[in-house]
Amino acid sequence: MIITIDLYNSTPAYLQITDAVREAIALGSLQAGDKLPPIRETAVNTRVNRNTVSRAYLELEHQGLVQARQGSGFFVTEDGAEQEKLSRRESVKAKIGELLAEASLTDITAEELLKLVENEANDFEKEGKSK
Amino acid sequence: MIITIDLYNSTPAYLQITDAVREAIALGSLQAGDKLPPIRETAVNTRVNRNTVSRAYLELEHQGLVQARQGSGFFVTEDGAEQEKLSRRESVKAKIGELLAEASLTDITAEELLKLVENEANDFEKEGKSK
DNA sequence: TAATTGTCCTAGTATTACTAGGACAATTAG
DNA sequence: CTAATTGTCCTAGTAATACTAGGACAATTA
Repeated sequence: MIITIDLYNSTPAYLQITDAVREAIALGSLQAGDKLPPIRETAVNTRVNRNTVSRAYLELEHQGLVQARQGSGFFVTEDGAEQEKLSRRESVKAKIGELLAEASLTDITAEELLKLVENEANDFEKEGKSK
Repeated sequence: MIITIDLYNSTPAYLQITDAVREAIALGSLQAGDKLPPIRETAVNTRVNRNTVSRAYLELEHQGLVQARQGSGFFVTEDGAEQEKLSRRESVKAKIGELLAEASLTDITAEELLKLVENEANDFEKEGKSK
């Protein structure tokens, strides 16, 4: 696995790195016990400082997705995929909350909102996932 | 109308101010032609510098919600409420996009997502809107 | 004319997200 | 055992953002 980031994206580098790893775990390309690319290697590939990568990995460790082993590397934990799903489910719920808060200040009705979600979901099936 | 902000909220002061005004316009407590509280007054109430308020108001002007009149004040534009709804509809769509992107990386199915939205919407009717 | 209000400008501060790199410690490969 | 790999800790500096602070001025209103 090679982690890359978009230097022209305003999202902080360390978040792009955590997102890339989280996605890889979610999609199964990184599985329990798998080793992440070493900090220094990712630093070279992403062209950021090794401390930035270090902080990204540390973040993932705090979230329970990976675990550091001195002198050996970072490894996906046994329940890493599960943890990832759980925390992503949480953020889905949070996003629904935000969405409803935003929608409540418009004249969009509950039914209309569901239709909008359905429509966008269809578009997403066609375009988004095929990429 | 008195604009207040939460100093312990990490959201930038200028955004809290624009949000407060946008919400007031959305809810109808500020209507077309109504005058916003003067920059200096809002600065005192929110305990931020007048330049910060100035930038918040300028932001709202760029969005077409309000208009400045030298020596007189900021006034809600004729189509301010409409503009507000339009831009909020846009951000609802954007949030739906984010939501689907997040959901696509979980094992949540389209049907399940709709149910989640429905459930949260019900909770929202009971708690959220009554506040 | 005086007060109110928006506008413009310069200078300084705190926080965040880094860059940069030395020094060291644990582990692994040869 | 040694050397290479890899994570850890630390200090110092930088760029951007979101401010604080306040003087000076211009347009409008009472």
